[in-house]
Amino acid sequence: MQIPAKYSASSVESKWYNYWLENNYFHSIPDHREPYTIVIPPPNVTGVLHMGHMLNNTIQDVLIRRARLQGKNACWVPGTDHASIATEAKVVAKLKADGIDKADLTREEFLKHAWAWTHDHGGIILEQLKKLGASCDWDRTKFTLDDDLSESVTKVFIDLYEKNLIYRGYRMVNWDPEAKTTLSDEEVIYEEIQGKLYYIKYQIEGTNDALTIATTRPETILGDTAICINPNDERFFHLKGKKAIVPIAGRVIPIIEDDYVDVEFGTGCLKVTPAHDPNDKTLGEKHNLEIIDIFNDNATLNSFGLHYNGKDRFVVRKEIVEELESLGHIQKIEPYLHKVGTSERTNAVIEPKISAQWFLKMKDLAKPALDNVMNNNIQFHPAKFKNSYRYWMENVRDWNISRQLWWGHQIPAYFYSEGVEDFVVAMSKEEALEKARQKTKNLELTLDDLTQDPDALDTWFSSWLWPISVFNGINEPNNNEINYYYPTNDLVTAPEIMFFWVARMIIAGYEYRGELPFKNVYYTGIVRDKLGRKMSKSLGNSPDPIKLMDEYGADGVRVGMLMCSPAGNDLPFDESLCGQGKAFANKIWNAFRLVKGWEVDASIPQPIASQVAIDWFDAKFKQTFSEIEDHFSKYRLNDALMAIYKLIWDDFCSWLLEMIKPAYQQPIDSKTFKSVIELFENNLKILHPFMPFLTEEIWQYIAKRTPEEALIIAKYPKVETFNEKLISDFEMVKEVVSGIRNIRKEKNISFKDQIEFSVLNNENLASVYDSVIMKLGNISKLETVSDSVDGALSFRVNSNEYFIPISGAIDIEEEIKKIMEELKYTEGFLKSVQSKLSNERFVNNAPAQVIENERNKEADALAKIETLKSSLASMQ
RNA sequence: GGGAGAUUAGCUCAGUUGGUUCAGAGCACCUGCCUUACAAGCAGGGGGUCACUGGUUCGAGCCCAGUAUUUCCCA
Repeated sequence: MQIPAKYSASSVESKWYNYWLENNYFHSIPDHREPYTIVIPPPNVTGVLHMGHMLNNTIQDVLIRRARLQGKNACWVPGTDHASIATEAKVVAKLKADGIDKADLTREEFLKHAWAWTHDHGGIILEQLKKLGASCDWDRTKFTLDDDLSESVTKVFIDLYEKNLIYRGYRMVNWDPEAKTTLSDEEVIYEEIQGKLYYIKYQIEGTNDALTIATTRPETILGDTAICINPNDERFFHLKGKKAIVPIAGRVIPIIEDDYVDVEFGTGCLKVTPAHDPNDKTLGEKHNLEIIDIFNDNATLNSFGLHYNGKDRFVVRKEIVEELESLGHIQKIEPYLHKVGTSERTNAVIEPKISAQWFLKMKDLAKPALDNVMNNNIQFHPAKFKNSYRYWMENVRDWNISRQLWWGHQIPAYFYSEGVEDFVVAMSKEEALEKARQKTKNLELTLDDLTQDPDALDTWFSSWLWPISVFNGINEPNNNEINYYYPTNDLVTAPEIMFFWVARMIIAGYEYRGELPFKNVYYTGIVRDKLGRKMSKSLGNSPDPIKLMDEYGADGVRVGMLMCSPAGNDLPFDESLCGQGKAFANKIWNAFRLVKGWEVDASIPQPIASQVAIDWFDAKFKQTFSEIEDHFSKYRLNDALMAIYKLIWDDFCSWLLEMIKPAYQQPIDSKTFKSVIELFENNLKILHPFMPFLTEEIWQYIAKRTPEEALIIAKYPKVETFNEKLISDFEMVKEVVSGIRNIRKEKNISFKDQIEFSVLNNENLASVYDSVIMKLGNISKLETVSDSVDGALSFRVNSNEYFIPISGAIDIEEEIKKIMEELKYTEGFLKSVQSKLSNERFVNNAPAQVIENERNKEADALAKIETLKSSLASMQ
């Protein structure tokens, strides 16, 4: 078999992905094995892959591939989300570009366009994930608007309504006047804006006096229904029980008292506009104030705006100030820095608006979700996120689940009349008619009398069911799949959506399964550019993931992303990281070419050096593997990867292969060859989750494999005990070899020239290592001596001393200086150890193990000093 | 304004209940090598007052208090 000299990721990757698909390795069906389940955080159906997805899905793929290798029944459910606001906004924009106004379309016509858009752009992102190597069970791909998932959403809505947990309420909502929809608090971004504080005088009824209020929004005075003062504010005792006149409108409004008013702020008099400010609304409810809504849905003023009717709020702000000024109502205007809420989607300034909305009562639902995170039944990685989770859950507010949108699940509430409560909630219009007839006792009602609420549900109201609904666990709560796969194991997502999604999935899990939805939540970091900015399409600072994979290979990009991505920490992305991944792939490829190129000769015996090397690497592998498993248990994927990286690059390539490498064009013995292949295969197994393509490629090159023998379903190693003495001895061997290399370098002795070597073996290092030292040091003769060798260069490892005789003069002064330095350092070290040991309080207080260690250090230092002193003596 | 983090080498980060030679890793950098698997490489090397100030302790990168800088979340 010919092995290409260069590793070509692109052809290899598509080849093996297809092979895996053909052999159905990703597909899971319930069986006797332990399940291991991940549901994908569903990306926006019309979205395209960005770096955040790359990171997130690489992590999920690592976890699922490892579970598969461990022999678990691994199931990774993929799918997409309809993303109601984002998708509807895109469709509206597209229609606009085509000269169509959404307002001119019926709901049905609009939805036709939306579905067309979805079919054109939908699922691209899932295809892109395949390039990354994502081993999802594609047969299970779900979409939040699929029939069964939609049915689940409706059922849950009805169920919660019947449990009295969903109610219709009036609430101050964040109104986006551009998108003409409500936004959740989380979708509002507060920006600091340089505004103005207007001081406006209101005449006090029946007097010639005036009071002054301060406001940032003078246009809203037309909606004022009270003035509020602090009852303890002596300045305004004279206002108690009086009334004020709203400028321009001329309406008479009460002056109320409430200690909510901050005496320090503004003038101490507060204008109250219950329809347009959340705090004012609370005051209004408390004091039973009238509510005057002065705005239309697009934030122009309505008839309550009098002669400003039809004008935009910002235009009115300017004009009304002029009018007030001309009427002498303006006392002063000051610059004022304050925060203004803007829409995450449209950037429009949010207008607080009283609006009829659907709400879900959260307080009781949240309880088990809070408790089971705090007690670690559900583990957060990293755990620091528990703090903000707790804060949010303890102060949870009712969830506004309606959106003034068409794209999504239409609210299954049917109105039979105009009244606020004149509705029923049902699975279908027919069922609604039944219920409406029962409720109204009016048998004359017909389907035509029913109107379904036009609003759609918040997208999160479907995705909060995701871990259940993908297994049809709402519609058929006892089906085999939900019983087998649920609870899922790990959820990998961004901390940004901890409240939007994670918390709500946990709530739904306990409400509908009586159980947690997943056992672990791994919070990834945010992928940022070199300047620390979040990567985003609008900034254009994100590399194209597909191009990255073309350039570095999917394996290279996966490694690049994971190398420096500890859980919960942001990832300052740098393309060079992918280069490191690609270099690693090439390194392994070349190691394989070396091994595969050896000619095997069954007749030659195994050299001692090879046997020692194999035994050592075997121990080293087991040691590293147990460290890797520990990293995995803590979800420290970057540490696990780094451990594998060093194991393969340093231990396997730089040490093991150099030790067993036969002389040029010489064959290798069969025993060593067989062992090194086995060790190579073990490396591939533990690397496979990180670099699936390269490892499968080499695995299949090593031997002809049947589909049952593919690496993707190979048997993962198990943690075993290992020979620690062998590893620690070998550390000394490495130091000896390094010592030889150093002397060669210092003295310009070419590696090609063989040298002689002597050792004063105070440490009694076993002689089996001699052959290794001889091979790696290119030593012609290794001699054990009982005294220092004269006329030789020397170096020390622990209390052993090594000598290299060289022709020509040795600079004795130089050698003495070197030894003196080592002696000085070691004596200083000894002194610090001894001062600890002579400190009674240390000896009395420190644990036995620590004292034992200090005594060992003392003994080692004393032995080394002994060696150094005798060397000095022999030189002088 | 409230809350939670973070601050260790040029960069990105480890550093486990305070105790080994604990001040580390990878990358970057410097030096020497085109050694027949790999220059995407090999061998070697330099580099940090652990943000600052105090405290607790036999012992502090780690614990406590304050200060500075900074990130995120919430209002």
